[in-house]
Amino acid sequence: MRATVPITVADIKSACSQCNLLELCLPFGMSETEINRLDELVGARRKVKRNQHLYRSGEDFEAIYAIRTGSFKTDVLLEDGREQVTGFQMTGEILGLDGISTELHSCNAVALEDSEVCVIAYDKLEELSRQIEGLQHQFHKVMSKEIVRDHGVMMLLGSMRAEERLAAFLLNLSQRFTARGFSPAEFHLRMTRDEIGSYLGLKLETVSRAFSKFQESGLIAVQQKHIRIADLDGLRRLVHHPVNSR
Amino acid sequence: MRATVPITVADIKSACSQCNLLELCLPFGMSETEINRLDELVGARRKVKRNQHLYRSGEDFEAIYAIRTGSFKTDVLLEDGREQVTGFQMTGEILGLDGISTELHSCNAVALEDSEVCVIAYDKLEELSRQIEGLQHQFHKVMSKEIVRDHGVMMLLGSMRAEERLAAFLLNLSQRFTARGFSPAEFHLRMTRDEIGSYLGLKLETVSRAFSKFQESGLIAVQQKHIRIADLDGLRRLVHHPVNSR
DNA sequence: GCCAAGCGTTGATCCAAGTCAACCACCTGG
DNA sequence: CCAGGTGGTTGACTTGGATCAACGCTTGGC
Repeated sequence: MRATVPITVADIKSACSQCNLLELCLPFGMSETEINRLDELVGARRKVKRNQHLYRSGEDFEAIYAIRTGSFKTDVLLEDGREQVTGFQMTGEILGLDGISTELHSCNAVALEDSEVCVIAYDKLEELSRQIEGLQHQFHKVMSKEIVRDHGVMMLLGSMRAEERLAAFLLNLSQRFTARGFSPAEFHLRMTRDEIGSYLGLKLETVSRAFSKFQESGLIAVQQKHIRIADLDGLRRLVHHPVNSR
Repeated sequence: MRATVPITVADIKSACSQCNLLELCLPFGMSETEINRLDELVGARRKVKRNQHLYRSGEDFEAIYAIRTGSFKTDVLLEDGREQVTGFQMTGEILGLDGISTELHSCNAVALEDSEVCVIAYDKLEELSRQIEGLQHQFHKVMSKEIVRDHGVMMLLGSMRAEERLAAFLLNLSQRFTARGFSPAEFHLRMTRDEIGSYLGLKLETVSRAFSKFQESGLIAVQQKHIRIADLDGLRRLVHHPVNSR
């Protein structure tokens, strides 16, 4: 179970203390002195080209990854080929937490565009977080946040209708782009309709139709992967007070 | 946001070292000396009656809970009243991990029968797991396992058809009962059809019909909440090689 | 021990989303 | 710069599961 494509492991020392993603990433909430000690943790960066795997289901787990640039999807495959996208990750977010439980990765992580991650050796992370209280606490928060996010996705998949799901998805993206200093209202989708559909438990045609419907009703302007949200509150209303809930 | 029903906090000291759920619970994989130190961690037990809340969404997070006897469901509510059950938990499993990220609980935990939990103060847990490597490692595994489980549920909700979902659900229960020394083939459901439906993203009528269909085809025998699995492999085939997958 | 409420089953009908199909609009690489 | 391929849109039709409805069975609270 090795990646079929050779992967560049850059030998550049990354420094959390120098990173502008600080407040989105693992070091969030830590003191300056604590963060300085983090620099010993992040070994190397690794570049992953579009459509390449960062890791695959079944591979040995050794490290978690913080996204420095670019974005990823994670997915789980069934024997018969069905794919379930379990998440889309952007800069500052952590990949690989699934691997801790069995020491094998349990999902695939694929770059949606040319990307770069910081490699955080897991044994070192455990060691250091026994020494640095702030790191321990923050790491636990990151894991817990992932659990809460997952529960939100279950809500989406289990209890919402197609248009509510897509509206919730767009609002979530908007909020995350905002946190990264980008426009809340205008962004570029990194994933295909098929991938959005898989994530939302819908077929790509249904996603496409929902986009068109939102456009007709003046909520958004879509042009391929470019999205402009014209009526944020309108989308919010769709999620919270759907026209006709199940 | 307080529980409306008074809750008994038993003053009995629990001892992990004496507990027969050891290998299913937080202490799994720890050395004897490590486990002895755990006893200082588990403060008290708490009894929760059927249909009572262990905690509610929005309440302050202070502790996680290990189930000693009984079982629970966790759920998330939407403003308009829609409920999504996010999991069913049984003995040895840990509740409350959702609260770490914001220091507020983000879901509700409700007892499905009269139950008892061990209360694990979270600040103490962090402190002790900085000292006991085995505890730290095991706690991380528990969180990671929850993330992996959640991804499995996403697969279920996003990519499987009604009967596959129910078959997967029964197999999962069977496996967990087995791990607890009960029969893999015969057990009592603690939850209603409506709760199963919510968990699986189906209506209760659909759950009921699927049960009847499984019975007709000789896979199981159902009588209300009592389930006997007659053909485990048949159920497995349903999940892995569905007659007609999406 | 009885009875009402909650839970479960089954049938008839409906509809949201899936499926199938045709076509369009971009990139992308030669 | 053009050709082929991938990704996206739209329409027609189908269908799995939801909805609505009626009824039967436990069960637990008095």
